[in-house]
Amino acid sequence: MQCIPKISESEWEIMKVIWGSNPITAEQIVLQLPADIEWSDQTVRTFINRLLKKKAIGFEKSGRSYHYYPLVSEQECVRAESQSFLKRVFGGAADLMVTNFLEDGHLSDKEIEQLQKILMEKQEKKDRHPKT
Amino acid sequence: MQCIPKISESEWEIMKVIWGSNPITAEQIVLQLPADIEWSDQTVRTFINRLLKKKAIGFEKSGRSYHYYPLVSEQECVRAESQSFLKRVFGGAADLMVTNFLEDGHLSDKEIEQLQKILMEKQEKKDRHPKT
DNA sequence: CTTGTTGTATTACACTCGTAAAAGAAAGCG
DNA sequence: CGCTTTCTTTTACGAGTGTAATACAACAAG
Repeated sequence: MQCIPKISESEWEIMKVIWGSNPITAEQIVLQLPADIEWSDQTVRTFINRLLKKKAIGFEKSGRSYHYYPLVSEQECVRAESQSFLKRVFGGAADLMVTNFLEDGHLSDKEIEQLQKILMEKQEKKDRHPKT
Repeated sequence: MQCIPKISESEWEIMKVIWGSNPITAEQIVLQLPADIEWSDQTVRTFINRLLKKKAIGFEKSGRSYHYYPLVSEQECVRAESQSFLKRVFGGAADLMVTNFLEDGHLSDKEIEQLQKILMEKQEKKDRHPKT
């Protein structure tokens, strides 16, 4: 749980696959990348190596090939990225950010309902622990 | 409204100042940067030049110095960054993202109420235009 | 054991970023 | 008109990225 390494856009794609199922071989990573990504094998291996160097993933030898697994959790990384994004784009104001997403029409009606439910819960929790 | 140039972390700081008040001189930009940023003048000028090259800002000469102004709106840039972030970190699922922010405790009670209000409005709008 | 195959590791190369120093231009000071 | 100050433009340089090609190692097939 040391400090989270900075993961680049392309590296995220690799990490998502590894988080999705691990330990996993390089070959499988290549196979499981989304179809719209068209990287050569070598490119993928390069990213894997960079992730190793950054200690974002680890591996165990198993015969001729390696099995990779994450050293940082998706949670942690998502959080770190979110923080960075929030700071850069919205000066750190989470509500601004959420508002923007709501208003910018990114969300379907269903999603909105879902969110409303979550908000309700939060509100209830608050009502049960009024803090002031 | 051509395609939005990719604006780096540091460049965002500059853009935020320029969006905040423009046209503006390089000197003023330096002055108006948040206090916790400590870049040399030259560094700031470099960023300004890169933004010029990317056509993110323009300028008009005024005597000895230039007055800079944005060529892309904050709206556009925020949207582009948000899309990119969303895609990278949440695979494009906006609701996941918002949920994450809600649950990760980034928001104060007040902010939550605010959001709830916005959601209500959206809901109402939906009820008035049921689409299926 | 020589050869191919299949994995990993090393090297490459152009571009962006963070961070400036250096050089050139214009304008006021004497 | 030279010199200093103040802007802008050019150049620098190491680290990180996207995108691979190439080299090296280990094992399977003859």
